[in-house]
Amino acid sequence: MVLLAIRSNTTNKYFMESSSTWPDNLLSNRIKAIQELTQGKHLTIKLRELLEQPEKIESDRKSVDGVVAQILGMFENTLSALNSSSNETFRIPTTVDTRSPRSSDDQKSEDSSESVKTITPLKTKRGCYKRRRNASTCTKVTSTLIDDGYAWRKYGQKAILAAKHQRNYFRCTHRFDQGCQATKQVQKTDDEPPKYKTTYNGHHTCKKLQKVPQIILDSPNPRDNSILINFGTNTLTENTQAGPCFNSMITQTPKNGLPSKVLKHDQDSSCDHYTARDPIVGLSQVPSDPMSMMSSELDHEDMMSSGVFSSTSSTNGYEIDDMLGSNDFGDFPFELC
DNA sequence: ATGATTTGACCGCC
DNA sequence: GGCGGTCAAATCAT
Repeated sequence: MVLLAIRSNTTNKYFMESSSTWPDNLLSNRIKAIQELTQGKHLTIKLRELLEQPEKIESDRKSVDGVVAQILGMFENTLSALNSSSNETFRIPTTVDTRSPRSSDDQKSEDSSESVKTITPLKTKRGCYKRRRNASTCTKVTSTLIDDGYAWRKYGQKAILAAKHQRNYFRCTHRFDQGCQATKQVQKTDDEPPKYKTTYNGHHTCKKLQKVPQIILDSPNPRDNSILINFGTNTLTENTQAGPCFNSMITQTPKNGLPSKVLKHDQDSSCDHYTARDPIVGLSQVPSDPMSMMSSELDHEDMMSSGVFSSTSSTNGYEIDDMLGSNDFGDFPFELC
């Protein structure tokens, strides 16, 4: 709690100091931050209620851990929203960024490189970025490609030394228009049969943009007993392995198939950002062979079936299996990534 | 014309 | 210095 209080004060300090001078184009992020902080307040109250019942803490440890995880997620979302400004003047340091200040050697290195290259000062230097360290990550390994419901845009592909297949890099499509900092990496493993390791970095701060993923778990006959997962509800079924990142509901389709047209969801019209070429198109657009979606070795690895999940965080780690059975957080959607 | 993908270059971290 | 993550110009697709 002390840590939470410190982090809360830190966040509010930056928030208060910055808000009075924010330009108009930051208003949406400011509102987003306020929403996150409000949710964080509610969660903190809930946590306090839990802590006031010591006997419940032990018996319902999952709930406590879950609330703590969500509170931390709120802080991260808030900081992401506040940091999403493209104007460095308003950039706010985050508590999760533990990089030490630039050393003299680093500065010298950068200066020396700039002395060689001609870089326009008004334009950010190519490749100049701050690598996010210690940000929350969530890794899952799936046997097939997945559709996680978010709009991803591929920004890189690289051969990894220890891997036979190239790693693909995706960022949220709304990185620039909404400042969503979520990224993911998809790595095809060397296993036989190959699996797909997807690592999510950061939290989505884009709101109401989740496309409702429609997932068919592997079935020998696509017309027979296809299992759909609808991420558009807050319902979790006991047997779902769909993963922690989504609010899931598994439904069995009729024997006659045609699953994607059967599903209903609460998706709003804001999902029109999905295009036919988007890596995470709805299942109805997905070829029967997921691999055929790839334009190169591994391009569109967003289909998902049952998988193994693990998550890490700079401040909190938890097991998926534990979380799946305890979705008791009131009005707040269940979310790990 | 617009937006997504590809791919070589660049930079931070170990 | 090498590896991995990101950038951004070129290219492709719609």
